[in-house]
Amino acid sequence: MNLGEIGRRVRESREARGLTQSSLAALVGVSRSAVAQWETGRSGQVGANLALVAEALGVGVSYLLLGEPGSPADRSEPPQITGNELALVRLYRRCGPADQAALVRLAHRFAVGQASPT
Amino acid sequence: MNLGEIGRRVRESREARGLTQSSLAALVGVSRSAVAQWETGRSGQVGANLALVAEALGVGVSYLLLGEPGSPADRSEPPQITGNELALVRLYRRCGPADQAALVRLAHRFAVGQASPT
DNA sequence: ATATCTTTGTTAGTTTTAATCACCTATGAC
DNA sequence: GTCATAGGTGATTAAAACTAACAAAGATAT
Repeated sequence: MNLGEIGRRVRESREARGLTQSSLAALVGVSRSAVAQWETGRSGQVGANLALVAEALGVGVSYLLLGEPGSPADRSEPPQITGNELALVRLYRRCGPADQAALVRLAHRFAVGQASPT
Repeated sequence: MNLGEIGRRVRESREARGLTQSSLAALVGVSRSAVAQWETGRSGQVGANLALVAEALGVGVSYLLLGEPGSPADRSEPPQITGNELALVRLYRRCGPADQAALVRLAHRFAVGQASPT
């Protein structure tokens, strides 16, 4: 995520829309100097205005950030384990290999004993 | 792009990886308080550390920002837990509450036995 | 040719804000 | 009870992002 690239894409998108720095600044609600600094890379990042800039330019936030075209809106699967499971994994990580194996074997015995659903 | 949502996803991703605020802070190179403030929404944004946070958590920048997986490159992520740990968690999930508690207690006993007193 | 208007780049100064430090609470182990 | 770990929050500090002002290049008209 090169930050200089973001400014370049802001400029390209702005010019493709036929906007001046002033008009984009008005749409976003910042000064024209701010837009100029985004585009010339003097500001490290567009920051909190990123969403507003993307909307004003008619592009996706992902495009400005990463250069990839708009993302298909399929949901990802973020969290996998819950708090209890997290605690177990933390303990597991502190065990030696033999103890880890013993834990897995015991868990397996317990699980099998619980009449596993298919 | 609700900024409070970003903190929520940082927390979920962090816990899914089994990291504490301290360990994530160390990975990113900031103080633990900074991580706490991201997650509680006290800081409006993660800002320039966004890319580092995403990398440390093994998720995409787009996911942290938008809750969507974003570009395909974002999806080439390392697994959040290792294969052995995942297997243990799966077995754990098939155990009854008493057996789950027994597993945790045993894991703790093992972990303590392995503990390196700092 | 020069005056003027438009657009953009850049520097200096101000303000916002994110990070750090410190202290606090809650929880669990011993 | 103490001790250790994990996390939340107020106050201070340092680093930004923003604004304002000035400068330069290009076009157009007179």
